[in-house]
Amino acid sequence: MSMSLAVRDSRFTAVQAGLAQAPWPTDSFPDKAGVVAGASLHFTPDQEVYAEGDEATAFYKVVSGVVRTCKFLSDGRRQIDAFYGEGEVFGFETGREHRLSAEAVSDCVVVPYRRRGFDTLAGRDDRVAGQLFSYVMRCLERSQDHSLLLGRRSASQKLAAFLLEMAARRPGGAVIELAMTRQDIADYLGLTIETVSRTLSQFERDGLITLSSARRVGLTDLRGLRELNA
Amino acid sequence: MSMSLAVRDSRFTAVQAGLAQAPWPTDSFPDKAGVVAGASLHFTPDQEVYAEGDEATAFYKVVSGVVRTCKFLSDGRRQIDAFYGEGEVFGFETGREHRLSAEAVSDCVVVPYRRRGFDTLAGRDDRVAGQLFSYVMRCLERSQDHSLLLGRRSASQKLAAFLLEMAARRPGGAVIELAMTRQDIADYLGLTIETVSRTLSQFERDGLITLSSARRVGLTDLRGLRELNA
DNA sequence: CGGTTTCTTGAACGAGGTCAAGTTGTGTGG
DNA sequence: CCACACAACTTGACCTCGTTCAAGAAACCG
Repeated sequence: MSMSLAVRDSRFTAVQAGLAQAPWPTDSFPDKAGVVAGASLHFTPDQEVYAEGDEATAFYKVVSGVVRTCKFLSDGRRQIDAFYGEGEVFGFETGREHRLSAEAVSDCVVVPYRRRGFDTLAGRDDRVAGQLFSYVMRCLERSQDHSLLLGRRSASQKLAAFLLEMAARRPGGAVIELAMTRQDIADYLGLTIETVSRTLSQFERDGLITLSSARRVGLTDLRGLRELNA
Repeated sequence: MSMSLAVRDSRFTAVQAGLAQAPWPTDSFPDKAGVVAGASLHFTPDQEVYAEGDEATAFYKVVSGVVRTCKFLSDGRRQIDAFYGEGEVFGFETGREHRLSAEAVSDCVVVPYRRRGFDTLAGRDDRVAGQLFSYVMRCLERSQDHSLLLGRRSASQKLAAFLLEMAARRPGGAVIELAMTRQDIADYLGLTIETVSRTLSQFERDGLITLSSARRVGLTDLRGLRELNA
């Protein structure tokens, strides 16, 4: 027990640092009730955290950088389900296997939490159950919003929503630094890389944004971007 | 630490009971452990169970019939998030309000389970936490699948997936009775009613399905339908 | 530097949307 | 039982938005 306390404490410090501006609770999971934190892991861009079909032995919290979860279609195309930034948690499964792949978008550090079954976990500690529940609900809300976005919106509506989503997560003001490529954005929004590029260029011509470089986007007219999705 | 956060976030773990048999038990929630089952409610087609923005005082289990959850866009169009059939649970929220509307597709009966305040952790049934968790995870998985479907698939792939999804839920064999209109299907798949109709007609011409009436679909060639999504 | 990857832009094409007309099905009242 | 009205569905013709194909510009890096 003293062993696990030591592990927990060192990990807590590491995680805490990366959680300073997370939009949700910043405490980590206690080292009990079916969750055991492993050492933090580092991944380089495009490196795989786990693949679709891998045994789901853990879920993960992002300490720094950005991770994407995605699925590959038989024709080689890719659909990105979600991006996870600092402080966010991904990789929950009820089944034995991961249903999606997870890959690093940028250089990033994640902490794995080995599971011993959610039933054990939920039954043993209120705080863990509540935390985990809240993370899953967050995922659910985002997934539902994503479905709505993909269903009935034009390319420019999708891109406006994407930019506003990214801006909301990094409350750094009106300039956002995109961690992902145009291809990532396209695969997230169900568009092609060309349409993403063209639409962003059009936004700049319309005075909605400023592209100081391909990845650095200034949101010049937040109101205008919001109005696109009415 | 953040006990209060955990308590706040675990409202729903406190608000459930008696879902003994995963994944979709048909027994009702016992009236204990923070859940109060109301009298079952009847709704006629297109009637509203709750609207987007309504206070989320309860979640619901479908006893019979089919319910849809959806969102309306400013231009009057509609995106359907999910269909819920017998034994399925919908309407969880972590926030104060419902983020989507819920409406009856067919004549249906649902049972509401009222949420209590934040102070009901006492008297909680541990065994039950995993059950609610499993319902929410089920919603999450379906929402993720829905996103993948909407993102990068053609009209015929969407419709093939839709038919197979409906068939999987009503294990009645190779003939399914659709509860929903073409408009519902279109709004679920992000297509127009005309494209849905045209595509189904084409499926019939190709010998994939048999349309004995508009709502009654025989899945003649399951293999062929599956191959559409490779 | 030169090679590679990422991003942008243009031109032509096509899947699905839009508009419009016609058909089927269903409930109602005579 | 039929006639009518109305909603749901189907089908056709045309058009648009986003894709595809192709080429070039810009950023990145050994």
